[in-house]
Amino acid sequence: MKQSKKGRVTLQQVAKHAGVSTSTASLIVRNNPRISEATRKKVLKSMHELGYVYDRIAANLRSQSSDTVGIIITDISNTFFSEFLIGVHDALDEVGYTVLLGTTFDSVAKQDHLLSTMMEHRVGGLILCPVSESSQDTIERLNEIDTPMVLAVRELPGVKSDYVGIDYPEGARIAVDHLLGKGHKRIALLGGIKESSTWIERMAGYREALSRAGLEVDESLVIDSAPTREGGLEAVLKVLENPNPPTAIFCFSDLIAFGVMQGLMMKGITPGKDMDIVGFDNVPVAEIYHPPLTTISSFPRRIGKEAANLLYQQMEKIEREQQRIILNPELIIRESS
Amino acid sequence: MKQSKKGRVTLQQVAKHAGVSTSTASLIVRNNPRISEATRKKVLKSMHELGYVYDRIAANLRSQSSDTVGIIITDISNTFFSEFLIGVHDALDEVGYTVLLGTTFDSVAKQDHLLSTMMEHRVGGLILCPVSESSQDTIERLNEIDTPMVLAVRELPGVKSDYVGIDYPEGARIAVDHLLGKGHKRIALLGGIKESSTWIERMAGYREALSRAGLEVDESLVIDSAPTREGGLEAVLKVLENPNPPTAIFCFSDLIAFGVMQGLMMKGITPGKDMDIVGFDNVPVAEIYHPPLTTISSFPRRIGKEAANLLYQQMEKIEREQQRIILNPELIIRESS
DNA sequence: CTGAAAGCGCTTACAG
DNA sequence: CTGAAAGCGCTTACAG
Repeated sequence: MKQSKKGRVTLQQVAKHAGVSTSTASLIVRNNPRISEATRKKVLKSMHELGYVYDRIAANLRSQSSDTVGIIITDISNTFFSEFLIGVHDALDEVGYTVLLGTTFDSVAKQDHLLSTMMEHRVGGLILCPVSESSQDTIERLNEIDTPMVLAVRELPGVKSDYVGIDYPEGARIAVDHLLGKGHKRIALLGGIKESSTWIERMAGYREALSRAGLEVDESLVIDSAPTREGGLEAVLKVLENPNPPTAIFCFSDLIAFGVMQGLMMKGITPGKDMDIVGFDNVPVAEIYHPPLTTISSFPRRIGKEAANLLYQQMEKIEREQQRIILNPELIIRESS
Repeated sequence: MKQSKKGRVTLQQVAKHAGVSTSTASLIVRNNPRISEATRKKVLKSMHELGYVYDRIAANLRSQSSDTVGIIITDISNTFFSEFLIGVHDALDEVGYTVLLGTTFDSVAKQDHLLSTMMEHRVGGLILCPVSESSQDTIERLNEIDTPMVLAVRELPGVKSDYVGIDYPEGARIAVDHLLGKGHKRIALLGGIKESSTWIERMAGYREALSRAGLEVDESLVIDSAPTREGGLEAVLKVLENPNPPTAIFCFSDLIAFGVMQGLMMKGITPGKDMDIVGFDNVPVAEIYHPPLTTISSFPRRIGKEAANLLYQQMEKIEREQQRIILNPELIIRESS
């Protein structure tokens, strides 16, 4: 697990070679302006000749600082998180931080381990997208960490820290409002696991949008399923057996929506024409699907950017209250409704 | 750009608290077995009480070693790379390395900068997916780096290092063979930028498969385009104007294939029935598209895994020849042909 | 099995 | 503007 390095050229050697003191050389690598142009050039030349590479690790150790930030996400293969990562990177690159990345695959054990690793690596800050069932232990532990930290995507009750997330109920609300606006009265909610917080929040928005329109939830139009395309397919087949079937469908996710549309086509029903569909997530394919899917975007890239900004403020000790940023999702209208 | 940390508990303090010497404490954190169970427990208890966090940075500095590896990719949002990353992570997590991640967005300048950053951070090893037009400078520089390194996905002429990549011509060959096997004689090659190495390699495979079958390339069936869905749409529309149109289409990528299929449907031609289609990449959507797309998979996850393994061998100084692993792509048959 | 001392490559005061 | 010395938090020989 270790790899040793052979003789690295040190700042001292550079200083000696250039005929200056180590302190002078140190000031030069740190771009301190109070060094004469002449000596600076001389030293730079020596560095080049000797093939000197600055040792940030040693520098950080001595100066008790860090220029790395740790990012812990649950799944890289999920488009949402890769977009999130891009947002974080964009913001962080600008200010010169280096990213230490960890993936938990939604395992508490991995998350605990990564937390330790990051702390042991003296990260200057941490952005954590918690696993779905973080333990009470983890929560206590997070509160003990005195490194700047921001939670993203999933909030952890009891953890005192900045948070950036999305208003899922609002997303569901605007999706259903859109369908309501098209004159639909029987709108199904298809797919997703009823126990998950994400489902519960969508359900809340769905219920609220209907109730505002003076409509009641018809439980026979709410069918849960695995959060997959197959799940969507099964759910739509089931709802179509309803003696009084829906005229529009709000899907738990885009993936579900793809399955739903497949099921509709199998039954000779054309999505976007015979049946209005809204998805959730705005995965990149939603746009190129056939038909292009109307859906809710939660702007993962922006979440990443905001999280990075909050972290940056903490790391630079910019004084402010603890923040909680909840982004509003947006409806992206395409051809499926 | 820096963040200072307040009083960290040190090993020395732990040792003092536990009433042992620092060396003993050091041996304990490194799980050295020649410490008595009794003192180990005592020290562990002190560590817990004081809230000690091991400082890997300091340890690495002193022992002249590193437990981090740098990974430089060109684009996180590209599924290929996120899958690649998963492969790398999987292999590396097992052996306890921590990942430093950088994204170049295909910019030489960013790549150069990241290379510096990683070296300055004393990474123990480096996996590099080079940008498409690395300069001669970069190549020389890479040859000067004495840190373990493996190149992945794109080979760099003149760089002496392990390499893991894919046999693109072979991928094109099996795609075209598949179509040939279904009795097609007029097979189009649609989409992609003619100047790119990826296109040239696909073209080579296409040409070879046809020539083996005793067929010549009909240039009017080879239409390039932007590597997007729109590009595929334009290309197929163009090829359909051919007085002697193709009966099957090999697409530069899955994205192109989606555009092609869209174009076909616009013309009332059903992909998989009236026209056989093969894509390239096997992006996750290929499977759930309508119709599910027959395509070529290049197993990005496996490439990542192999790259990590090669790097690991170098880092552990396992003696062997320089390696060049070229993975064979595979045909994934679904409904589009 | 344990202890005292030196050193990894930097930066930090502090004198000059 | 430059130099000599101490120290960041560890590990590494080397004695005991």
